Amino acid sequence: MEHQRPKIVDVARLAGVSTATVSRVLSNPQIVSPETRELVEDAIRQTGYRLNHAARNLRHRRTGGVVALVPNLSNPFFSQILAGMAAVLAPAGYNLLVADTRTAGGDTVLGYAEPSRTDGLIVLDGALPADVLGRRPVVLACEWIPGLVAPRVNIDNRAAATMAVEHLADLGHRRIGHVAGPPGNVLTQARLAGAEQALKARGLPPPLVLQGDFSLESGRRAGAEWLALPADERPDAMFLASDAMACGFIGEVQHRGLTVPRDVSVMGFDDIELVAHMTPALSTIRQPREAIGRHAAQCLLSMIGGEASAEDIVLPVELVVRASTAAWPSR
Amino acid sequence: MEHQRPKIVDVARLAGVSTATVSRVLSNPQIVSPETRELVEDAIRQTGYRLNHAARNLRHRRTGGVVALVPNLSNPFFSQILAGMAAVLAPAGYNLLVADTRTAGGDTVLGYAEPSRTDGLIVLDGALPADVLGRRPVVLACEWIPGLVAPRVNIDNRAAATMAVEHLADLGHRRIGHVAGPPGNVLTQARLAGAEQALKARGLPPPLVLQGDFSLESGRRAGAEWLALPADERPDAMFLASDAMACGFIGEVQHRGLTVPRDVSVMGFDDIELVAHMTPALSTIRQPREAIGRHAAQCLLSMIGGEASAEDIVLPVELVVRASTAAWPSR
DNA sequence: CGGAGTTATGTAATCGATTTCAAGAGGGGT
DNA sequence: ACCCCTCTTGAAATCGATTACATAACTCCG
Repeated sequence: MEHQRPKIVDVARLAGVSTATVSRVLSNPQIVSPETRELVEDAIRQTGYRLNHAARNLRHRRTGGVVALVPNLSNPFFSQILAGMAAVLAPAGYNLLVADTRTAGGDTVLGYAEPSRTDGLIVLDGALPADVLGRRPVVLACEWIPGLVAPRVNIDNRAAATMAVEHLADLGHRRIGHVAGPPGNVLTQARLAGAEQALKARGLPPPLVLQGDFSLESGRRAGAEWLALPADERPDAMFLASDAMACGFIGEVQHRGLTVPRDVSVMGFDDIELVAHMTPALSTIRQPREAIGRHAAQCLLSMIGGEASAEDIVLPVELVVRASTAAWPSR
Repeated sequence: MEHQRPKIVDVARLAGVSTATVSRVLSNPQIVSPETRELVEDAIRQTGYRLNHAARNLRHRRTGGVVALVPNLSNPFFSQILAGMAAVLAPAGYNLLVADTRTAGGDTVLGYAEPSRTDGLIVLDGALPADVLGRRPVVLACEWIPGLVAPRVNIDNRAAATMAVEHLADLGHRRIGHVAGPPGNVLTQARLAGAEQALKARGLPPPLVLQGDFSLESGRRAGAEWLALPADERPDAMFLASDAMACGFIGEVQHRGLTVPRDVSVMGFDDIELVAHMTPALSTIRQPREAIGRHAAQCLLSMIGGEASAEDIVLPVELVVRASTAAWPSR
C-alpha cells in the first residue's frame, strides 16, 4: 500500500537502524553519529516520511497550540493583534487557534481551556468568568479580568484617556463629552475615569457621558443623541472610547449636514488603519496593536516554557492629531 | 499525587469497570447499560476526569483542527470571514487555526498542510503554489489557485465588477477608471475583465487602469495619480477593486480640496462595515463575508467527512448605492 | 593491561485514549 | 433441556512517536 503514510518504523527499517535512532535524528541530531544520521536522512527522503504531530504531542504531553479568545472576531481591531501573535507563534512552532467567545458559548470556551487542547490561552475578553480558565498559562491582553491573577499586556487606558481629553482642553474646549464603552467593561471604566480626571484637573465640568458599546452602530446612535440635544447644550468636543464609535458618530453628524471639526471636535481611540483616510482624518490615541499581540504571545511562550509568572507589560500609546479636532471656537 | 490529571484508567478503577467501558461511555453512551453508565459517570464526576484530545486524535488518525491560510491577517476584510468559519467549526468540534501566509514563510505553510497537523485547509490566498497542499481536503474561498482542483466558495467577481461599472454608466459617466488589485491576482483579473466588459457592452471607451494592491495606501497613491492628471483627462468616475483602496482614494482626493462625488464618483468593492459611515458613504458591492466563511467551513467539513468532492458555491453579491456616486455631470 | 569514562545504538516501556475480538450472561423458541 | 442470538463487558492490541535504561564499542590513563 503505497498510499499509506510512512511511519517511523518504515524509515528505521529502510535505514537499518532502530526507531529510537530515527527519532533522535529528528529531534536531537547532534547525538547521532554523522554516518548514521546521513543514512537516516536518506531514508527519510526516500520514504517521504513526515512526523506525526499527534503522536509526538501525546508523548510530550503538550499540544503545540495556543488559543486566542476574542470577544468579536469580526472586529478589525483584533485582527492586527492576531497578526502580531501569529508572527511570534509560528516561528516558535506553535499553532494559533482563535475562538470567538460570543459565538462559541461558554461551553466551548471551557473546552479550549482544557490542557489537552491548548498549551496556553491569550484572553482578549474581560467579560469571561475568571474560573473557567483552570490553573494554566494565561495572558491577558488589552482587556483583563478583575479577579484573575495573570500577566497583562496592555496600555495605560486611564492615562491615554487623560491624554485625549487634555488635547481637547488644550484646544480651548470647555464642554467635553464622552461616549463610553459597554457598561461593566474594564476599558470603559478606565477610559471614563481618565477623562473625568483630566477635566477635573483642569477645573472643567464633568463630561456629558453617552453610552456606547465600542461598535460603529453605537457611535452612530451617540451621534444622533448629540444632535438631539439643544444646540446650546451640546458638548463642543467629544471623546469616544473607540475609533469605530468615532466613525459612526462623525458619519451621523455629517450626514445630517453638520461638519467636523467645525461644529464639533471628535477624538477617537485605537487608531485603526482606516481612520487616517477619513474625511476629516480622525484624531485619536494610537494603540500599538501588533506589538500587543507580539508581547502577549511572547509572554505566554515564556510561561509555557516554565517561567513562574511573567511581568505585566504596559505599552506606550501615542496621541495622533489629525483633522477632526480643532481650536474652539472654530466657527 | 492528587495534582496529576486523572486518566481513563483512574476512572475505570474507581467505577470498577474496564477502560473500554469508560471509553464507550465517553463516545457511545447508548451501548452501555444504564447502570454501568451511571457508575462511570459518577466516577468521572468524582475524579474530575477530562479527556485527553491528543490521545484520542492519535487513535482516530485525525487532528480535530482545520487551518485558514490568510494572505494578510491584519486586513479587516478577512476577520469577518474567519468569524463565519468559527461559527460553523466550533459546534462541530473543530479547532480553527489561522496562519498568515505572508508572515509565516512558505515553510510554515507547508507545515500546516501536513495531515498530522490539520484535517483540512481553507485557502484564502490565491498566490500559494498549488503543490504545497498535498492531496487532502482543501477548500478555496474568495481567491483561488489556477492549477488546483478543489471546491471554491466565492462570488462571481466578473459579474460583480460589471454590475459596479454599469451603475456608474447608468449615472451617465462615460470616462470611467479602474484601480486594480495586485498584478497576477485572480481577483484583479476577474474584476478588471468585468469592468472592461461592461464598458465595451455600453460602447464606452476602455478604462484608465491604475495599479493598486487592495491596500488603503495603494488607494491613496491612486488618488494622487488621479489628481496629477490634467483635469480634462481625469475619469469622472472610478471603480476600485476594494473598499480599502476606495477609502484611501477618497481620503487623498478630499484632503486635497476636491469633493466626492461632485468632482469624481467613487465605487468600492467588498462593503466592509466602516464604509457605510464615511463621508460620503461609499457605494460598493457587498460580499457576504460571513456566509463565505460559513459555507467554506461547511464545505470543508463535508469533505473531511468523506464526501468525494463538494460543489463550487457562488454566493450572490449586492449593489449598495450610497453617496459616493452621483449623476454626471454633477457640478 | 585493566578499569573508568564516553559515545552510539538498541530494546522496550510509555504517553492516554479507542477498538477488535472473545467471552459470559440472559432470553426465547422448540 | 438445548441451541442460537442479543446484549454487555473485558483483555489486549493499536495509534506513532519519545525516552529511560541497558549494552556494546572504543578511548584514555595510570
